[in-house]
Amino acid sequence: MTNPQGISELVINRLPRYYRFLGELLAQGVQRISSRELSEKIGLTASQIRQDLNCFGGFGQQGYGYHIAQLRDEIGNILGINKPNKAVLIGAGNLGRAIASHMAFESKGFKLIGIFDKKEALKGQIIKGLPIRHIDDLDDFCRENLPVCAILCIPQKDAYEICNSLIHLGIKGFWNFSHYDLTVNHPEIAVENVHLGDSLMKLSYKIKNIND
Amino acid sequence: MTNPQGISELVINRLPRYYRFLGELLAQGVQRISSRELSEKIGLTASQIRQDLNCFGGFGQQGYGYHIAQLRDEIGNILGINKPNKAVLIGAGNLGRAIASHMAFESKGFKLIGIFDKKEALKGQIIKGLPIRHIDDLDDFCRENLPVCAILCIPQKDAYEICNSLIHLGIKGFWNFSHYDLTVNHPEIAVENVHLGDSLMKLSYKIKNIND
DNA sequence: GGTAATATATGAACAAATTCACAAATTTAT
DNA sequence: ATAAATTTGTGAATTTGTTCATATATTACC
Repeated sequence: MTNPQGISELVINRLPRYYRFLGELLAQGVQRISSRELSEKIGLTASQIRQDLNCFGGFGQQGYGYHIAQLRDEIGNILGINKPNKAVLIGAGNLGRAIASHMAFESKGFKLIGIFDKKEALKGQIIKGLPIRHIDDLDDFCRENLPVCAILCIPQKDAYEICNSLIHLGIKGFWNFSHYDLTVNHPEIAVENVHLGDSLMKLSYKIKNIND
Repeated sequence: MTNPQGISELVINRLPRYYRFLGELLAQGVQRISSRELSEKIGLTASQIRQDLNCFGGFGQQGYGYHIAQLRDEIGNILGINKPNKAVLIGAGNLGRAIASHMAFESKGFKLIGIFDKKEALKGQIIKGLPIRHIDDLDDFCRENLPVCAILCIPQKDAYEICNSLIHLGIKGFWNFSHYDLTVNHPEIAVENVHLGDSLMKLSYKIKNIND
């Protein structure tokens, strides 16, 4: 059962965490786990874990708990990370290059197929086996290779325009590291804004209010 | 009034977003804004914006709205990004180097004062004016310079140990890019887990369920 | 094979977050 | 100066999310 209809975003946020912890357990050779045990490891209540998983179907078994490998597979299916989405990365600056080389795209439902930048000087440089291409080649490349996802590591000022052309080229999902808030303008497209700056400011708040 | 006591995390999450949008408006020369206007730009309800801000005090004026520069300052104070926290970055791999060079730490309440890695080969390389130091020099450096924040761009397997030593060296806040879940183990320390992999999996889910 | 222990699934109770609605204050227009 | 139009701040209503409690199923053990 993998039929999500009106699942709360808060539940979705927790799914990758479950997936990660189950992967670790599996790597340790653990085969089964109860919601109570998992709750201790993961720092949530057992009740919430059961409630979350039940949004998608009854994956557990009374008296036994959850079969880890199977549950992890189910969550992987729900997240849709089994068949990879073809992705292009736009902006091969510091951050773009780091994302390209650092991320394990394959294990998270994506396959990076092209890297683009507007700087002529970067053209041809190889990252993770892919040559940096000039941004002018993006249109042709997309028409030929049909990526569904774009990773935006570009300045805010360029984001709106590039995002628009990408939508016309059939891009359905954006992983957005630019400081531009895509969600606001294109609700019909899947967007995941990262906003590292916001995260850093939240840390500042937490440090400041450490004794509350 | 900047006295946060039992403020919900959801409110805190929105503060940087307010701060960002107010900064943009200010840059455009706008001086005042109503919660209704802001709500349209930012994609939240006006009511929620008023409710959020009122957690910290009445910054608006009936009939007028909010004075942008003043409100932004107030939020900056609440977030504590005015006096910078000294920070060290651990792990000068692809991601660490990108974070060091890419992030505008100063405008977000931090000052990067040291970069460390365990690889001898990287030692001495300059990033953003700072030399990469060997991880063995971390103890001395901390005792001398008293950083309060550490940015972890290291593999999961090293995170637990380094995190522990850093806590003993007086580190109060962690900006964690490793795949290790710090929150689970040290609730008394301020932690902001980034988990880019989780974000990518969420995007996968959103792409898969684009028509719901 | 039967009994005790375990653990899920699920509906109900509770808690938290968001939205609504309006009085009070201020601005703007005349 | 007065009236009309804005717009906040705030308590109440509503919605959403989390936790509790238990019937039901399964396993483990004697």
